[in-house]
This record gives sequence, C-alpha cells and structure tokens, in this order.
Amino acid sequence: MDGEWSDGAVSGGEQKASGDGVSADRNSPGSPSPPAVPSTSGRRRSLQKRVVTVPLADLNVPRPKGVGEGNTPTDSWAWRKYGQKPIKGSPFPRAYYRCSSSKGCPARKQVERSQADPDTVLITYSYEHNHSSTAARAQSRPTPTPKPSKERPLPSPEPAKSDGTHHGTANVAGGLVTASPAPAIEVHDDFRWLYDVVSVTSSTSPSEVEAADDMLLYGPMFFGKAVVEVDTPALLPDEFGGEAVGREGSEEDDAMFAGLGELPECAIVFRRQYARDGLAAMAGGVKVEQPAEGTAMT
DNA sequence: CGCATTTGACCGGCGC
DNA sequence: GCGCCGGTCAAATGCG
Repeated sequence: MDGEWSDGAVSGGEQKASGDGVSADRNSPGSPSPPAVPSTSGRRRSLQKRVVTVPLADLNVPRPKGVGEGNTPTDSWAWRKYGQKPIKGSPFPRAYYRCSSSKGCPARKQVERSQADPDTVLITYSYEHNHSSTAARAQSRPTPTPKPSKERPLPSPEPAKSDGTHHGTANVAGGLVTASPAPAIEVHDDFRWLYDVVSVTSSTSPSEVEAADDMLLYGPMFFGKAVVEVDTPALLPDEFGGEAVGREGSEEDDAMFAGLGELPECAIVFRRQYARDGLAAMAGGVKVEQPAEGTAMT
C-alpha cells in the first residue's frame, strides 16, 4: 500500500461507497443552517467534495505558534469543530468542521486519518465559502491560537517518516520540493509562506476547471506536500475501498486523535495552470514548481 | 463574558 | 421493512 497510496486514501473517504457523502441537509426540526447545498434532488452524494491528502509528517512539523495549531487552518479560514465520530472500518475517527469565518458560510470540512496510511490525514472539503478568505479573517477573529491544549506531537508509532510513505505521487519524491522540507510553513501573514508543490489528482471528471475555481474558494492555503483529490461524488472507484479496509485497529487511538488534533488544512486544490499564474500572483511572486506530470499544461 | 471544543443523542439515507 | 452508518445539532464544560 505504498504505491499510489493516494488511491487507497480516497477510499477512506467513502466507507461503504454509498450512505456516505455528506448529508446535504438534515432538515432536522431546528436546524436553521441548511447548507447552501443545491437540492438537486440528488441525495447526499450529490455533494461536491475535494479530498485532500496531507502527510501527517507535514502537520507534525514544528510550526510557529499561532499558525496551524490544533485546527487553526493555515488557510485563511477559521474552522470550528462541530462533531466527531468514529467511522466504521476506520481505526480513526472523523472530525467535522464548519467554517466559522462567516455565519452563512456553508463550507465544511471533514478530517480523518487515512486508514491506509496512518501517516496521512484526509481532509474532505465540502461546499464552498461564501466569502473571501481575506474578508473571513478580517471580519472575524484571526483565531491565532484556538486550542493548543490538545496540541499533540503525535505519539504515533511513526514519528516522521515523511519520506517513504506518501510520495506516491511524485510531488515530494519527484523532487519538486524547492522549499525546506518541514519548516516550510513560515506563515507570517497570509500567503507569505507556502509551499512547495501539490499534486493534483484530478479524477476522470472534468472538475479540473472546478478545481481551479475551488482553489479560489479554498484559496490561499498552505501548499505543503499534499495530494489533492478532486473527486465528484459517485465517481469514486470502489477499488479503493477494498484494500483500504483491513488495516483497522492497527493504530492506537492516541495516534488517531493526534492526527485529528492537528488538522492541517495545509492543502489546497489548484490547477497546474492556475498554479503557474494565479498562484504566483496571489503568492506575491512565489515560485511554484510543478510535478513532471503536472507540466502537462503545455 | 465570549468563543471554541467535546460528548451524546437524534434523524436521515442507503443497503440488504 | 429493518438495520446500520454517517452526519448534524444541542448542551455542557473549559479556556482565553
């Protein structure tokens, strides 16, 4: 399971490849917050999700205080945890976050450790932000250090072997990483830090454009060594689920909590083209190396 | 005092 | 039709 582990990772997102997805809206008696989900008569799976795979090692790196702590996103949005549940088939629980930057922001995020690779965290983004990242932080509290109390150095069995685990895509292994390996997160302002490279594994769906668009929405986030999976509901291959299951119970609870506790959100979906122009633009001149395969933009 | 996080319970949807 | 799982909401507690 080390090969294109990114594949197996996705499986983690879809448990039984069915009742999963994200409940578009519960309409529960009293839930005044029906996400701006398009009631496309579609079930929950109609939801558009972006699965971001982030090597735990990246999250494990000693980041400066007030940055990606606990759940403070290295991105420009503030997330508030509203729930956590153990997922069947996964030794790790799944945490649910909502965008607290804006009250009406339907943006949601699910964070869970990859069962296939406990060293990796899967972040599933759902819905889009109703506001701009900048405005979000500006109008709402920057939330420098939310809850360092739960900050954990990650006592997982694997300290930081960020090398032989999630290099399946060639993002890191490819040597595209131009910046420092771990302390790449300088995070001084908003997009001062950033990145190395992100491998965008766009599924067979033409979501490429969307990916680019999403990037604007999910915006300026830390570009660590993360694998972004832009997938469209119902398009997820079942093959993933197969191998994904079977490792359950291989990790300690501590480990899983550790991962959840360090929600990175240091991943982002972006298109290579965009990565080239848009990124550089918004990054303020930051160069973004692209994976060999990503250079297909020609 | 306010905000965020955590835990439990309830509801909805999907699969069998 | 029943059972199971996932997801969300609500309430309480803790910390800043």
